Amino acid sequence: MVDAQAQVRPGGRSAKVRAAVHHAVAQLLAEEPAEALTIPAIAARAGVHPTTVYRRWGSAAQLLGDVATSRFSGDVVVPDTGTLTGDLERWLGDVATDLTDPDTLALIRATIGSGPDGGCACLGDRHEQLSAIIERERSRGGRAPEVEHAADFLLGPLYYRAIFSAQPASSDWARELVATFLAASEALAA
Amino acid sequence: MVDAQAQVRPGGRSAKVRAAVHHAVAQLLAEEPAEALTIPAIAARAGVHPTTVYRRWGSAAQLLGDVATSRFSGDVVVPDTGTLTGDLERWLGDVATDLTDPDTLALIRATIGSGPDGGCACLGDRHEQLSAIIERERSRGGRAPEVEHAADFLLGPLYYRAIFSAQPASSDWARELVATFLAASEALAA
DNA sequence: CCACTAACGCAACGATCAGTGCGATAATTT
DNA sequence: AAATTATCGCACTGATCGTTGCGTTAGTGG
Repeated sequence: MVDAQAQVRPGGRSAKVRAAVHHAVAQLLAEEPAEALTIPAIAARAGVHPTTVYRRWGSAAQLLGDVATSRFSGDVVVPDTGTLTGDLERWLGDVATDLTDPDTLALIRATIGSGPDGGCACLGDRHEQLSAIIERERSRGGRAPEVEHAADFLLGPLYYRAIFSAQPASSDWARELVATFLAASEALAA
Repeated sequence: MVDAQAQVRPGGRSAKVRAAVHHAVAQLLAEEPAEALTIPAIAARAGVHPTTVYRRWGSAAQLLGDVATSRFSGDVVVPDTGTLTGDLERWLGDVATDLTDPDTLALIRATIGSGPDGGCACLGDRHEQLSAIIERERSRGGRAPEVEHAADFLLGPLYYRAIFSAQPASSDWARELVATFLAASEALAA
C-alpha cells in the first residue's frame, strides 16, 4: 500500500527511513508493552521526525501492518528434502522456531490488535509456501492432502498454541504435528 | 484479580459500575477501531467518571483482560447429548457461532493485543469445558482422545481461521472438523 | 438507627500526542 | 548540469490523556 509511494522514489533516503522505522517498531515492541508503541516514541527511536511517520503511514495500525507483512514474508525458505514429510517437518519446524521468539510474538499480538486485517498480515506468505510444498509433492507423483486441510491442522494448532495457549510451541512439537497429520491423512484416504 | 476488591463490597453500586464499564468496552470495540478504546471514552460511554476506571482497573490492558475473561467464561453450556460426537459437534458449533460475531472478534483481537496474557483470557474456560466433555465420555466407558490433542485439532483450526485467516469459521464447518478429528483419532488408535 | 469506610465524582495539573504550514534537502528528470 | 518534485525536518497549536488531592455518596456492621 505504502510501497506504491515508496516505489516512486526508492532512492537511498526513503529506504533508510523505512528500515529505521521498521526496526524501531520491532525494537520497541520487544521492550515496552504494546500501548507504549506511539508514533513519537517510534520516531525518536528511529532517529526520525514524528511528522515523517505520520505522513508516510498515517496511523500506528497501518505501520504495524506494514511491518508485519514485510517481516513475515520471505523469512522462511521453502525446503526441498525430496519427501513431503521432510519438507513439512523442516518448514513447520522453522515456522515454530520463529514463533518461539518472544519479540516475534509481541509483534504478532500487537498487529492482531491493530485491526481486522492484522492477522492476515502476520501470516505473510505462509499459505503460498505450504501450497508450494504440496504442489511439489504432487508433481513428484505422490498423493498429498489438501492445502486447506494442511493449513487447518498444521498452522492452526501452531498459531493457536503460540497466541492463545501459554504452552510453548517448540520445533520438536511441530514435527510431531506433521507426523500425526500425515498419518491421519493417509489413514483416512485409505 | 479485581474481584478480590469487588467482593469486599459488592453492593449494588460497584456491580452496576462494573457492568456499565464492561458493556461500554464491548460497545466501543464494536464501533470504533481498537486504538480509540481509551479510558476517558469508555468512562463517558458508561456514564462513569474516568477516575473510577483508572482506580479500579489501572490500565486499558487489565480492563480488557477482565472483560474478556468474564465474557468467555460460562457463556457456552456444556451439552450432554449422550455421545462424544454429539457433544463435541454441539459444543464446537456453539463456540464457532460465537466466533462468527464481528463484535466478539473485535474483543478477542483487542485483548490479544493488550498483552502476553490476553490470549489466555479469551479462552475463558474452553479447556475445562472440553475436558468435561471428554471425561464424561470416558465415564461412559468409551474411548476418547487426549484433551490436548482435541484442543490442538479442534480449537486450534477454529481460532486460527477466526483470527488469522479471513475465512469465516461457520458452525457447519466446526461440525465437519469434529467428524474429521474423531475419524482420524479412531483410525490412528486402531 | 447510627458510625464507619469503601467507592465514586469533581476539579485541576503536567505531560504527551496528533496534526499543520513552511522551509530545506535530496533524488529524479530533461 | 539545472530544473523539478517528492520527501523530510522544524516550530507551533489544539486536544486529549493519565494522575492526584479532596469532598461526597452509598453500602456495611454494630
